[in-house]
Amino acid sequence: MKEKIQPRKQPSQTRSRERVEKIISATYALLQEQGLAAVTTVHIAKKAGVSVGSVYQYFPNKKAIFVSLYNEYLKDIRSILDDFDNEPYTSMGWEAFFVSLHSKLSEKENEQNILPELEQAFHLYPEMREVDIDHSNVISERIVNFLSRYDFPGSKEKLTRLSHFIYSINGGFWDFRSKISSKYHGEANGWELAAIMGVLTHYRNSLSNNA
Amino acid sequence: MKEKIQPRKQPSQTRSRERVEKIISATYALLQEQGLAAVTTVHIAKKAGVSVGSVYQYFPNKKAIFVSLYNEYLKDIRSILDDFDNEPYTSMGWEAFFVSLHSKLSEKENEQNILPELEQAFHLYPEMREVDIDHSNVISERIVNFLSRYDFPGSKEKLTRLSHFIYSINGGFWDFRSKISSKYHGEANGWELAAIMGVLTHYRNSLSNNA
Amino acid sequence: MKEKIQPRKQPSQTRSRERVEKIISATYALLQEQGLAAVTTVHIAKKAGVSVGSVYQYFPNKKAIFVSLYNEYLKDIRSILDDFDNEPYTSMGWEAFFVSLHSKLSEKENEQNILPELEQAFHLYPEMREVDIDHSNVISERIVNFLSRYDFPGSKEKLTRLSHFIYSINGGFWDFRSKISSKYHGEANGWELAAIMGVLTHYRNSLSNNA
Amino acid sequence: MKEKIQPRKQPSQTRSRERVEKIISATYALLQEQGLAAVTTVHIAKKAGVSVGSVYQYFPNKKAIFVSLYNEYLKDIRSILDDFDNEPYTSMGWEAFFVSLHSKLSEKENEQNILPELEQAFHLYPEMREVDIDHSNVISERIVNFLSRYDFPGSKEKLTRLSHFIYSINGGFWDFRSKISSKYHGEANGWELAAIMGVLTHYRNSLSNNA
DNA sequence: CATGAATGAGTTTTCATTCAT
DNA sequence: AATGAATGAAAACTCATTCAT
Repeated sequence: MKEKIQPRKQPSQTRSRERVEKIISATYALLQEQGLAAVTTVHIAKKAGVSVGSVYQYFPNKKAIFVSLYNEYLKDIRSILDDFDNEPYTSMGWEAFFVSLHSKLSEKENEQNILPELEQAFHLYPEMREVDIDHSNVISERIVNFLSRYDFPGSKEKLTRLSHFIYSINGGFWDFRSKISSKYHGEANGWELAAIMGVLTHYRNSLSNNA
Repeated sequence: MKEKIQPRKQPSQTRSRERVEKIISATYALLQEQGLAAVTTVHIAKKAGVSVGSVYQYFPNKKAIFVSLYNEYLKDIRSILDDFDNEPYTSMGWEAFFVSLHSKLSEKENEQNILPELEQAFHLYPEMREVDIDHSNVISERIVNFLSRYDFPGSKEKLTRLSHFIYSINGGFWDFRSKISSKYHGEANGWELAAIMGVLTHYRNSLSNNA
Repeated sequence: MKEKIQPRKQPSQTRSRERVEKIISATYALLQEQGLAAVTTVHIAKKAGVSVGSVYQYFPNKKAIFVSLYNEYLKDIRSILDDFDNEPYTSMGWEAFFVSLHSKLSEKENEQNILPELEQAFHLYPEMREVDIDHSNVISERIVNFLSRYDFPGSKEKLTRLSHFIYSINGGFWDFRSKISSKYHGEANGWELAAIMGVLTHYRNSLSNNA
Repeated sequence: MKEKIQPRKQPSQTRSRERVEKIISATYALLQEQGLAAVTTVHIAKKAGVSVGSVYQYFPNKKAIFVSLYNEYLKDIRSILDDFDNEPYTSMGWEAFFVSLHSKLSEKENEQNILPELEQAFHLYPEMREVDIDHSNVISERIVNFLSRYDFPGSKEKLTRLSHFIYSINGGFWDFRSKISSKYHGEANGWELAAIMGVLTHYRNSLSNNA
C-alpha cells in the first residue's frame, strides 16, 4: 500500500542508463532554472528529450526522481566520509582532522553544487522526509565516529545530536549560497569552517569544565 | 504582467483588519498542523471562518498570504533589532553584545516558533525568493550596523555577506529543530551561539592579521 | 483510507439538486449511447453542460456517480417491495401474489429502463461490487419475507439463495432486452414471469416431496 | 475506418498456433485471477511468456483477444448443440430432450467455467456487442431448430426471440454464480432448468390455447 | 519473426481564482 | 462587501500500440 520512492530498475550500462541520467539531469536543471514548482513530469520529459511514458518506465513516480537525484549526490559525500573512516588520520589532532575533512567535502560540494531546491522537495512531500532523515542519520553516525576517536565526551545520543547540528550548518550554508554570488562562496567556506570549529571547541570546553 | 504579492489593502482598525488577521493565523495554523500541501485557499477560508471570496478581497492571490505571514513574523524580529540599534549597548564588548542579541532573538523565536514550512513556501515560488532576499537584506543591514559599531574591519559589502552568513546559520538551525525532539532545542541553542561566535572571532582575527 | 463512493452532499431542492440530476442523467445517456468505455469524467461534464470541477463538487469520484445512478433506480424498486410488504396481500394465493408483484415491478422497469451497461460498471470496479451485493441482499431479503409468508419450506439461507436466483433472472432479462427490439419486451415479460413461476413451483414441489 | 476485431491469421499447427493459445489462456487466467481492470496487453504478454510485440503479431488489438477467447468457449457450446442436432433424439419427448440438453451444457459450463468478466469485456466496447449478438443468434438458431422439431408453434421470428430469452436466463445465472458460493451452484442448476422449463411450458400452453 | 523500450493521447483529479447572487 | 458554487487549466500517471534493433 505504501508508495514506493525507489527507482523501478537498476539499469546497467546500456541505453537505459543514459535515459535515467538524462531524466535526472533534466530534473536537476529544471529545479535550478525554474524552481521546484516548475518541475512537473511533463516538463522533465520535455527537457530530457524523452516521453512522459519513458519517465514512468524508470521511476514509479515523481518523488522517486528526486530521491535518485539526492542519492546521486550523497553517494559521493558518503564515500568521502568512508575514506576518512578507513584511513589512519588519527596522527593529526582533531582540529586538523576536521579542517581536512571539511576541505574535502567543500571541494566536492563546489563541483557538484547540489540544490537548496532539492532540499525543498524533501520538505514538500512528507514521505520524502524519511529519506532525508535516513541520510542525516548515516552522516551523523560517521561524524560521531570521528568525534569518538578524538575522545569527545558525552553520551552517544548527545554526540549524535551534536553531529546533526554540525550537518545542519551545512544546510544553512546552501541557502546562503543560493542568495550570494558564487564568487564569494570560497570566502564563506572559511566561515562555515569557523562556525563548525566554534561549535566543536565550545562543546569540548564546556564538557571538560563540567568534569 | 508581473503578479502582485503584496496585500490588497492596508486596512486600519475596522472589521477588515480582524479578517486579515484571521486569514493569516488560519494559514499559520494549517501550515503547522497539516503541512504546506494542505494549505489550499478553501482550507484557509474554512479555518478562518470566512468565505473564499473574502480571502480574495484582501489578498490578490495565495502567495500574498504567505508574504503577509512572513512579514508578521519578521516585524517582531526587526523590532528587536531596532531596540538594540537605538539603545546604547556599546558599553559592553562585542562578544557580550552578540550573546545578548542572540539570547533575545532566540527567546522570541521560541515563543513564536516560525515554521520551517513557511520557509518552504518561499522556495516553492521563485517570485517569493525576492521577498525572502529583501528580508535577509534588511536584517543583514542591521547586523552590519552592529559590526561597524565594534569596528569589525572590511568593506560594507563584505560585512553584508558576513551578516548574511550568520543569518543563514539560523536557517540551518530551523531544519535541525524539525528533525530533533524539541527538548534538545535549548542545548542546540547554545551550539548555535557558539557557531556564530566562532565565525565572528575567526573573522576578526583573520582580518586584523592581514593588516 | 478506503475510497468513498457515496455522493459528497445530499443537496435539497435548490439549483444544486438540478446539477446533480444533470450529471446523473448525462452519465446515463452516455452509458446508453456510447457504452461504458466512453464514460469519462470529461465527457460527463461536457454532456451535462457543466465543468469537470462541478462534477467533483458533488461526487468524490467517478464511481460515486455510478452508485448514485444505481441508487436512483433501486429506490423505486425498493419502495415497491416495501408496499407489498406492508399491505395485507395475504388474502390471495402465492401465485397471484407473485404475478401481481412481477407486474408492478415490470411496469416500473419499463418506464425507467435501467441499463445493462450500469451493471457492467459494477463489475468493472471491484469496490462497487459491494454496493451491488448489498442491494441484491436487500432485495432478496424482501423476497424471502414473501416466501415465508406463504410457507415456502427450507432454511432461511436456502430461501435467500433462491431469492437471489430469482432476482438474477431479471439480470439476464436486462441483457435480453438490450438485444431485442423494445416492441417485444412485453412478450418477453410474460416469459420472465413464467420462468420465475417455473422456479417457484419446482421449488415447492421438490421440497414437499422430500417431506 | 472500422476497427478489426478478428484475429490477424488463422495459423495452423505451427508454433504460431501454440503462441495464440498461450495468449488466449493467459488472458483468461488474468481475467479470472485479477479482474478485467488488470488485463493490460503488457500483463497478458508477461503471463503468456511472450513479448508485447508478439501479441500484436497475432491480434490486431486487444479487443480481438477477447473475441478469440469468447469464440474458443463458444466452439464447445456449439459443438454440443451440433451433436444434438445430428443425433436422432426425437424418440424422447420435448421435456426430456431439453432436460438432457441442459444437463450436457451445464456440464460443459462447469468444467469450462466461462467468466462473467468476459461478458463484461463485451459490454465495455460497443463494437464487441455485434460479436456477442452474432453468437446469440447462432445459438438461438439452433434452439429454434429443436423447438421446431417438437412442433412448438409460432413464427420463426417469435421462436427466435423465445430462444434468445432462454439463452439470456443463462446470462443471469452467471451473475448469480459470481455472488453465491460455488458449493450451491448445483442446487441453482436445478432452478435454472426449472426456469427454462417454466418458460417453455408456458409458451406451449398459451399458444395452443390461442389456437 | 521476436523483442520490449518508447511513445503520447487520454484519464482522473485538484485547486487557485472568478463572479453571479 | 460577502458568499461559495462554478470554472477549467494543469498535474500525475496509465496503457494500447508502434518500431528500431
